[in-house]
Amino acid sequence: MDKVTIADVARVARVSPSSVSNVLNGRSERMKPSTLERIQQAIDQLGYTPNLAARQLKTGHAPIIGLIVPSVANPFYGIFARRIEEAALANGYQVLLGNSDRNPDRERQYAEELWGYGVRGIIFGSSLVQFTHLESLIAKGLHVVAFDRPTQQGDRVIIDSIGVDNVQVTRLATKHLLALGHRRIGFISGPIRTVNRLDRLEGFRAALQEAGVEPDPQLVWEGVASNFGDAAAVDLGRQGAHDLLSKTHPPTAIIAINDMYAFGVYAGARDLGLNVPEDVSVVGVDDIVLAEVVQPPLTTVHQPITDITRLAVERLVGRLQETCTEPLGHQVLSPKLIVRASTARCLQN
Amino acid sequence: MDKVTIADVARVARVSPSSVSNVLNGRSERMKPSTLERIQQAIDQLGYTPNLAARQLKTGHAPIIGLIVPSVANPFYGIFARRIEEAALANGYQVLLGNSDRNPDRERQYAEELWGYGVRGIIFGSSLVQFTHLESLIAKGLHVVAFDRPTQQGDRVIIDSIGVDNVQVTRLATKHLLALGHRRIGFISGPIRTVNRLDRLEGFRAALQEAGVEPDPQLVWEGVASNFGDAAAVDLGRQGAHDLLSKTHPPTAIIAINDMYAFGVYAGARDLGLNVPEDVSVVGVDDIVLAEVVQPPLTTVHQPITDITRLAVERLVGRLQETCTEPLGHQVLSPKLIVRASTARCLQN
DNA sequence: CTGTGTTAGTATAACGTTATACTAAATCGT
DNA sequence: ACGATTTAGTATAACGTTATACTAACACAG
Repeated sequence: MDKVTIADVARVARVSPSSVSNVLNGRSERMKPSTLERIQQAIDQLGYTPNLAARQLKTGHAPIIGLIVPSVANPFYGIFARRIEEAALANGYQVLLGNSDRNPDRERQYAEELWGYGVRGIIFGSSLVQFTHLESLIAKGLHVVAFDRPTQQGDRVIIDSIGVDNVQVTRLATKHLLALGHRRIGFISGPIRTVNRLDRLEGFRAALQEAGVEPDPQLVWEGVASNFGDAAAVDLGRQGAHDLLSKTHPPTAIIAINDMYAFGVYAGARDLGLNVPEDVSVVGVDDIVLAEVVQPPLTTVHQPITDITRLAVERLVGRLQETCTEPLGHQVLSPKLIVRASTARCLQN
Repeated sequence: MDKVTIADVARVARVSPSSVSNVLNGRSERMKPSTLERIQQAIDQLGYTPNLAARQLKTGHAPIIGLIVPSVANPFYGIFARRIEEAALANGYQVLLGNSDRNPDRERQYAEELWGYGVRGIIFGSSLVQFTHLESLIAKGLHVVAFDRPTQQGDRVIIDSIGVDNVQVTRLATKHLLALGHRRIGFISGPIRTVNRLDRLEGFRAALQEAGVEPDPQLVWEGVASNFGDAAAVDLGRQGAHDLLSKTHPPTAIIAINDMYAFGVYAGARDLGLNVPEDVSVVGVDDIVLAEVVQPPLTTVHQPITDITRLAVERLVGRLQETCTEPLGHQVLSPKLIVRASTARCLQN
């Protein structure tokens, strides 16, 4: 009742294991239809499923893409993972998922584990500034596609990457707020250790300076979290809002590093008896499904997640099958500001 | 630059592959410390990582737990998956995740694929009423732990299961609304094809009848979805709210099958110019992180997700390692009503 | 100096699959 | 009727690991 092997199938179908293997791998053109049918029947009758470990050992690779995200408990990465899986399936690959909490050690550990399973391609859902922890694996032949990680100064290895222009993301958000008359704008984020967060902070500052507003370092709030990407996002946003909005000169608008933080800012403002957007405008980033549903509907910067995930998988599969000849590098997409009801004209001047 | 095998390590350390294997598997008691050290050094020097496929082929099993959920894009399953992974890691297992959209064919397909990888235990995050599609795999020796699936009438196979008492879940919600004076209570759900949804509907009806209120079938709204568990949840909740609340005799309160649906109900009510809870009370199920953060904070029935996932993994690991001697069956936990601000006394009598 | 025991390993045979190179039988052109 | 070609498969040797059973070398008691 335990394991049915290719040899069992061969015996029942009265052929050699080779023939069964040929059928399994679609090399059945030069085979009598009757034989093919016998083999098919034997497979069904015995309920045979190939041992993938053996197959993989023999062929040297697994039709699996690794996916490492900070935490699938964050709805953004939930939908991200879902779309990656869809695209992978469409290309004949399965997805093996790991949560890293943005911890380089866990990333490396996972990557090595995946490598051991014959996985030769990994997609990273969040990209630390440093990736020296992956260099040795890349040198061995691991293919990597990162989300949001254009080449950085000092990189010794170049990798494929896809994402929106994150400087542009916050530039859009900031300009929108400036146009509404806001001058004191807060910026709330978790630990700024990833390239996209760095870029978003930069875009925020750049847009202010271009408008002749000197950025106030007091208004940039960087949370410290032990467990990133999780429920923590909402809590951090809330905490940041408490801190920023109870200052003597509080900001009149807040840009949150992503929508979950923005929801936290909503809660934090409410805790202080402030209304969004009358007392404080809020902008998020990502445009997750709930952004449109919360009250007030959230003004946010949309990421074309379906395009990003599709391109990421296609690029990775192209590398794995050596059909992609593009040089390694970053593909950039455009973010889009979605104005809803969480931002309003600044009244307190 | 490609593959380093155990033989390479053995050569460098001037021992046999067997000895290296012994070290890898912790059987190094009877080995000279100097030899052990040589082997360790060779491993580090060559950057050797064992080929898990080969190991698995040899040992016959993989230290992997399969996890099949409807869709990790649903925040509830996101956090569910995260907690399962944590518990699995603590027990020395990795998690391989698949999204099934509650489609039996995809469930079976995934389960077979996992079986092929040597996975001998799978956790199901959602449990269809029928599970004949898994019987043959269970007969082969697959261990299954289901979330929310006590044995049903007509089951030919008994499986392990863990979850809250779902009849109780909606009973709590309904009693709460009845106590607030509501008599016309709506029930909004997606396709009722899982045991927990069936149970929740039953609890709802039972509580009404116990209170002497005849359930009105018109107030039970069952959505049809092509892509479950996804963004669809919010949309369905919204659509259900539109339908129910624009009736000539609309309900004064609505129970949503889960929190995402409840958020959709918020949006649907707002679309019609109605306020929660003044015009309509709303209760959800799950108590996801956002339930506390949305406006108004959602009254919902809490599921002890961390306990559930921990118990599920422990039970599965117990089966896999044959250390668990409990008979197969259902472990039941208690749901808890969390009253927040989305429910209020019924004014329209 | 024999026999027993211990130490520190090693040889061997799988695990289930697949790609390559082979072959036996049938068909075909002339 | 003969060699050449095609058809329909098959034998074989890995892939990298591990568990079992083995052994060589040495120590030591009597």
